[in-house]
Amino acid sequence: MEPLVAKPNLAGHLRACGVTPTQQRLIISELLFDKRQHLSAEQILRKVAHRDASVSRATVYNTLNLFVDKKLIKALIINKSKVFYDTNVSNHHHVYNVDTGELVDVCADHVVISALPPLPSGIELEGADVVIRVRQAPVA
Amino acid sequence: MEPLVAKPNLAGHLRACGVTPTQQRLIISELLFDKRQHLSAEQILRKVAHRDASVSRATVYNTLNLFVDKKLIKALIINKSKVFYDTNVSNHHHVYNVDTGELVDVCADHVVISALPPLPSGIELEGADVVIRVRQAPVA
DNA sequence: TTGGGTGCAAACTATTTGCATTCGA
DNA sequence: TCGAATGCAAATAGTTTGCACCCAA
Repeated sequence: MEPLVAKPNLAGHLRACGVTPTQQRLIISELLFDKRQHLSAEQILRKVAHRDASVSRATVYNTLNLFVDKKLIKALIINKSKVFYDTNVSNHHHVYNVDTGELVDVCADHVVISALPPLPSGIELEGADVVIRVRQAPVA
Repeated sequence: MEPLVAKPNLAGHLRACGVTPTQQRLIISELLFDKRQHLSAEQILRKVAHRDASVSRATVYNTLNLFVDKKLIKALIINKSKVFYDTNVSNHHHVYNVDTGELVDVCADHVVISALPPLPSGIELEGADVVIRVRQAPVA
C-alpha cells in the first residue's frame, strides 16, 4: 500500500490556497483529488476508514467547509438530505437522477443563461447553478 | 377576522389535484396560496399559530410533502439547512442572495438551456432548476 | 513555544415515523 | 362505519460546537 504521506504537490496546492497542509487534510485531499467526483461527507469518512487511516467526523466536516471556503471544492446542494462536494471547480452544471441519486456533470457550454435581469447595485454575482433533474421513465 | 373555513375554490382545487381537503390542509392552503411566495415549513408553522389555528408540526411536513407530490407547490433545495416551498409552480428560476437568504423569481424566458446531451433511454426529464447565487458586494 | 488543528461527545436543526386518536365521506 | 388524516413524542440524519489535547511552523 502506498504511504499515507501525501504527494508533495498536494501539500503545495493546499498551501497555495492558504490552507495549512496537516496530515488529516492531506488524507482527505488524496481521496478527493484522486479524480473528478461527487462525494458526501459520509462517503469521505468511509473512504478514510477504508485506507486504514482515521480522521474524525468533525475534522472531515471542518475540512470540507474549509475547502469550500478556499474554493478547492464546490458544495452541491441538490438533495435535501445531504450535501455533495464536487472536486470539479470549473464552470459546469449537473444532471441529477432523482431515483438513483446519480449525479453527472454537464459542460457549461450546454447551458446559456441570457437576459438575466440586471442586478441591483451592491449585489454581485457569485455563480449560477443548474440542476437538471431526471427520473427513470415509467415502464409504461 | 375572516373565518377559518376556506373559500370553496381552495377545497375544489385540492380535490381536483387528488387531495382530500381536510381542515388542516385548508388552513395551510390559505396561507400558501394567498400569493406567490417562498416559505419554509417553520414559517408556515408560525403563520398557522398567528392565525389562532393550530396544525401540528408533523402535519405541516406531511402536507407540504403531499402538495409537492401532487404538484400544488414546488420544493426548492437551495439552502443546505432548510427546504423552501414555492407556490409558483410555473416554469421559472431563482436568484438567491447567499448573504440575506432573499429569494427572487426569475422568468424562465431569461434562461436558455441548449444543447443538453441526449438523455439515455429509460430516463426522462423531470425539470431544470437554475439558481443564480448572488452576494452583497464587498464595500471595497 | 504556541496558535491553529483535531478528536470526542454532546448539542442542534430539520425532518420523519410509530402509534393511538379523530375526522371526512 | 372505516380508512385516511392528525397529533404527539420519540427517533433519525446530517451537521456543528465546546473543550481538552496535540502538532506544524
